[in-house]
Amino acid sequence: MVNESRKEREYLYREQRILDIARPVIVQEGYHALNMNRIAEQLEYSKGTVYNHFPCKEEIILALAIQTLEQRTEMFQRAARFVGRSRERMQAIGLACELFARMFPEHFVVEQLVRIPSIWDKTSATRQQQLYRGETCCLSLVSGIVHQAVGAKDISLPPGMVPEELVFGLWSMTFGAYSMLATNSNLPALGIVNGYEAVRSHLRHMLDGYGWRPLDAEHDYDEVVHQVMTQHFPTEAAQIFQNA
Amino acid sequence: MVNESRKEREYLYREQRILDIARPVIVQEGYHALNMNRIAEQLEYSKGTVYNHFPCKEEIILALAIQTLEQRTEMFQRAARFVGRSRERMQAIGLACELFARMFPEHFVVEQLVRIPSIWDKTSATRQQQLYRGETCCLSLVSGIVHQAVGAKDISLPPGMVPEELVFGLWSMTFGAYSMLATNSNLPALGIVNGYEAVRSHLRHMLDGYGWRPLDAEHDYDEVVHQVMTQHFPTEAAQIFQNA
Amino acid sequence: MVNESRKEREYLYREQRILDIARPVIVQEGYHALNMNRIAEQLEYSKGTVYNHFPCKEEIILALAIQTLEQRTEMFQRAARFVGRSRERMQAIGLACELFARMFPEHFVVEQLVRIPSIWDKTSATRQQQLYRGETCCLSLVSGIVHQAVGAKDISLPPGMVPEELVFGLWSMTFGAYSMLATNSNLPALGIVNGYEAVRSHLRHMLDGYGWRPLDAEHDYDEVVHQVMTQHFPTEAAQIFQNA
Amino acid sequence: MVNESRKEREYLYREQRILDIARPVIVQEGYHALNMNRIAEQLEYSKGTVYNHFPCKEEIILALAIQTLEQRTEMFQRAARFVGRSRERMQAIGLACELFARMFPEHFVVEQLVRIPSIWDKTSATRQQQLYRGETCCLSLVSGIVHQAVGAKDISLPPGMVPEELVFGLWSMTFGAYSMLATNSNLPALGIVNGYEAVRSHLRHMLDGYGWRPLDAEHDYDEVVHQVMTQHFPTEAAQIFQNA
DNA sequence: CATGAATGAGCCTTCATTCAT
DNA sequence: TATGAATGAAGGCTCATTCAT
Repeated sequence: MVNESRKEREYLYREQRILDIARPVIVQEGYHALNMNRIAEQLEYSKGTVYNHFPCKEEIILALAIQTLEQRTEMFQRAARFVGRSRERMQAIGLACELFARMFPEHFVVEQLVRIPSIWDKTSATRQQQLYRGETCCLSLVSGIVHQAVGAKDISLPPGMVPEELVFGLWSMTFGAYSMLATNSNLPALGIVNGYEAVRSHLRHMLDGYGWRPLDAEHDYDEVVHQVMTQHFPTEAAQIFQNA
Repeated sequence: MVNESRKEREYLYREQRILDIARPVIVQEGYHALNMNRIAEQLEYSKGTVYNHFPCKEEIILALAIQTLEQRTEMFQRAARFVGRSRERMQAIGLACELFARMFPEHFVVEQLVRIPSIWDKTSATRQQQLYRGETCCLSLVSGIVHQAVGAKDISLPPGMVPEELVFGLWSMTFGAYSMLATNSNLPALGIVNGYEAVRSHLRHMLDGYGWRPLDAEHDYDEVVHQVMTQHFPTEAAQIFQNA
Repeated sequence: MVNESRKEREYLYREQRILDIARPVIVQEGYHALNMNRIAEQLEYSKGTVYNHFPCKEEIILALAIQTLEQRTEMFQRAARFVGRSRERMQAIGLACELFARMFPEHFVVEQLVRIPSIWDKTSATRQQQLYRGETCCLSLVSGIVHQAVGAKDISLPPGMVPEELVFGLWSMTFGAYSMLATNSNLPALGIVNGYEAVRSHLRHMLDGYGWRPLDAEHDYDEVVHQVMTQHFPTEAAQIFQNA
Repeated sequence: MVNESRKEREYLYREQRILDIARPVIVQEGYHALNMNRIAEQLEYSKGTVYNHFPCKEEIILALAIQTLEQRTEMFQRAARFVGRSRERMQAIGLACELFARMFPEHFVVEQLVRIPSIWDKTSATRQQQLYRGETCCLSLVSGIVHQAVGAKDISLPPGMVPEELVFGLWSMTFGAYSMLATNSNLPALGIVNGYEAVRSHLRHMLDGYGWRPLDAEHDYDEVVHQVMTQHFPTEAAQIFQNA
């Protein structure tokens, strides 16, 4: 019995390791540099063993997407527990998002890969649904805060815009910025020296632009950051900012 | 002599066609669905002929990136010729950007591909520099408007932020949004029904958030749109909105 | 002791089931669709257990061949017990052969597989001899009836032909016909609608051609069929012709 | 132009060689001993070149089946040109069939392989139809002679039997016998020393059994054999019986 | 005995690139 | 310059067999 569970633990651990091996390859060298041989070698197991975990290469990609999405959702959930006004809770989400992007920079590449029909079509329906559920869940979490803000009259959306579309804006900004920060090594040369800080500023001003109360100037932004960091993401913050 | 130039024209035309063939494959089926055989077949020339134009597959990718970047720059230049206040000129750029994204949705995928070391390293220094120049040029064009705005006191950037970082924000938003709109077919299911309109709104509110004068409410936004569309991008607008 | 024998019974039963699982796969999907994993899964035991029964995949094939051959021999023996003239006893064998072919259509494919050197060479000498013995036994049984017929002057073989060669003729006809009936789905389209009946007719006319007394017209063929069916193969006949 | 045709000739010659390489492997070592690596090696060309001729392994099998079927049809056509009574013409077909079986012993194995769904399903519709056409053509040729015989009152088929079913009988006998003669090395040990002669005898007696005029005893069988051999199949007969 | 994870040789197939014509 | 057959490295995947538990 004990052995059973040990084996199972080892199995899950190895599954995790496969994903951890795939991750950096994808960000740094691209999808087509990822191959089963290489994974097996780095895993120090045979190819057959890798195939015992994932029936094909594409499932690894999808598993990666699901895993980071779940991680993201979990971090968003933690952030959403911040007690405060809607704008402050959204700010907490933004921080969670930045932490997430720094921890899983490959997520943005993987998210696009997974949409490619030739990849998507080879994956199992089970995992596909897991991804869809994750996406819906993550989006709902954030749009829920917008709904709350609208309900509390903290914000009034422009006519014709639904909360999901506001979330789409935040998502686009972070997706675009963090994608580029993860893959475009030319940014500093172009004058973008502090990308992450810039994103934070852009998000704040964008929400200000929408008149989301309390405006940036109306509350203690730094205090919220500090609270979220220390109370909701102590380990993550330590991990990311250890050198800063 | 006449034949010479006819041949040259044909040569350039064929080069263009190679890129036009590669384009949709990359957006719709991904990089690894793009192969020389397929290009040659669609081109109705032999593989050898394709190799006379591009020494390797990677150069095609880079050429694609350069070409769309140049197209983008050209469109931005045209937009920048809009006579008006800094905010209005920026608005013109935003419109140019949307038109560009609708015309070349693959650009955002190609931009990421080109950064992958295994691809980048196989390309020629000449073309690499062409890309860098293009990027710098395009960015300068946009940041130039921000500089103008700062000079004209239409905007005052937050302390520590350089104009390039503001541009980075606009770029991130559009890059992220248009990437997703081009590849993520699940967006409507998530409630994002009018992505392009949402992006326009987000950009306006973000600039409002930064206090860029004249604010959205202080000038006739629609009038600017109309002028830019009809005077600077008549053919593009017609092409894109023919069905709307 | 009781447990011992129960275990042994279970063991033999499982061995039987392995063969029963392999059978339809080979006829319907071919040898290379048969793999140990699949067998183990359908058996609902582990691969290791299958290997406890058969040391390699090839032995399963050989065991299948032996088993159906033994079944065939047993059915031929039963048919040979028919009391009557030599021609009638041969007719009984023919019926047994048809029943056998309908019950074990895979036999004809397996018989060919087993001859393939790369398969044959991996099997044990013990089982190889079992097959040889079975073949000899089965053939002797049939050629014995020919010998009887020759002795009783019911038939006189053409000069130079030995009884075994006459049997070879019957065997070829049935092997060829039943092989095709089992695997060639195109026969109806070619106009062969009642293959089994045709085979019966061909065999009768062939024996008539050899002048085997009593000729088809000289005895009550249908009566012999009826007797053999009801007295020697009641269960088999019921099983095969249940729907007819 | 001359070069073109030389290339083309070489190409066709190589295609032929691929089939000639595959042939003996399949009879002697079975389908699963046939692999693209091996073919390429024996061909002394690269694997890629083999794939330029056949898009997959299965197409090689089907091409083999088609080729031998066409060869068979061609030989049957030649035999059918024999001028004489229906029975004599059928006898000519029988001889053609024996010559064919001796020249292409693998045909009978390939014919069965091709029916396996996992193989059939991977082949192109074009080649599939070629096979069907070949089959129909070959069968029609033979059943045509039966029709002629019926028309000329040389034979009267048993009630309920169509000419195609009589052909099925001849086909079964030859298919079964020649399959076994090609693959079963144990036949001599079982007393079958002259298989081919036995088949000839069986066919003659079977047709006699059906009362096909002129009966075996009513005409000079050997004379017909001699004529067909020397006039219709001089090279084939020489090739096959060179050692006899 | 039963298990089933692990192995790894081996197979089919793809495709960027070369080069003789 | 255009061609496209030829190449062969590389990659995805299968599966018979082993063996520690």
